[in-house]
Amino acid sequence: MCGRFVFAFSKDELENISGTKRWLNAEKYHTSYNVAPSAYVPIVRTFTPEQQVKEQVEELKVKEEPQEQDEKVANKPFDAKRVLHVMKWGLQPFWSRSVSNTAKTCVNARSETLLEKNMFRVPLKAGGRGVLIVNGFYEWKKDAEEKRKNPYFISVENGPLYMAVVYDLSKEKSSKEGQFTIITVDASPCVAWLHDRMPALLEPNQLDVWLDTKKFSLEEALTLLRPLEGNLKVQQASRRVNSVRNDGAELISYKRTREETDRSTSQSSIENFFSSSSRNKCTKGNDMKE
DNA sequence: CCAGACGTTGTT
DNA sequence: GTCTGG
DNA sequence: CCAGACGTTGTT
DNA sequence: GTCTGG
Repeated sequence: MCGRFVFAFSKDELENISGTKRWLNAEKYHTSYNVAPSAYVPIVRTFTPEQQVKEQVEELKVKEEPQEQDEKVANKPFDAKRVLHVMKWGLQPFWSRSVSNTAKTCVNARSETLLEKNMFRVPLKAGGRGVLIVNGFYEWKKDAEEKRKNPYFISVENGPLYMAVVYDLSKEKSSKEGQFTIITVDASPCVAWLHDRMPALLEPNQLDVWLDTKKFSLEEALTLLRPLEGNLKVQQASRRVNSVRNDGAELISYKRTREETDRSTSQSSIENFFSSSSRNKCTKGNDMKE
């Protein structure tokens, strides 16, 4: 599953990765090494013609920017119709806006049931396919005594992770705020020992199919939602991640205590697991010492 | 027809 | 809004 | 996802 | 136990 992640890209970095310099709701942009549900983060999405009408005011703002933008965007593999739209993590049912909420907001959506569930199918049919670009995400596993929840940070060695999301703008009407939920799939072998589910991660060359809702059908796009086949790096993270009040780059790495460092001459059960079952497919993060 | 639910995760 | 159950 | 709160009355 | 807030 995915209930916490790291988003630490500067606006420049994100613009380079996503291939657009167009923003919506940019004033809510912020970075965090401990992003929790209900936080605002940028989602890459495509303008649909209807949305363009709605968002004309924003369009004008964009055009005031230097022209070199158009040139740069044109050089990217994808078109200039993308936008970095800062939205709230957590999808409220589109039918109950400020009514007595029986249905709760959802931070995850199972890929297998996207079409069965109204809550996700309706926004998807409206073209609500987006991508969340992150540095990595966290998963928790209870320790042997089932007492503590230990966090792990999952990432790839070079480059960001691209999570497939469903977004919904129906609540916003004239406003520019949206909401999104992260799609989940079965866990890749690399992380299956941690959790049975994880976010649906896209390869860079799949982004265009997922994002271009005009060119590529929903049916076609859904075939992309499979466990990632590439290498994922898993490293133990600081338990300070558990509290959403904590933030900082140091959260993604675990610092051993002196006793643990001394004891580490004998392999831990996790290291045993890595050396036996998942061997060459996974990357083990180096634990940092004090 | 109307009434009522509508989600995922993890844990038991 | 839309589907399910009765 | 985890952490932390979880209530009403009456008084200031 | 369950809901809310972050």
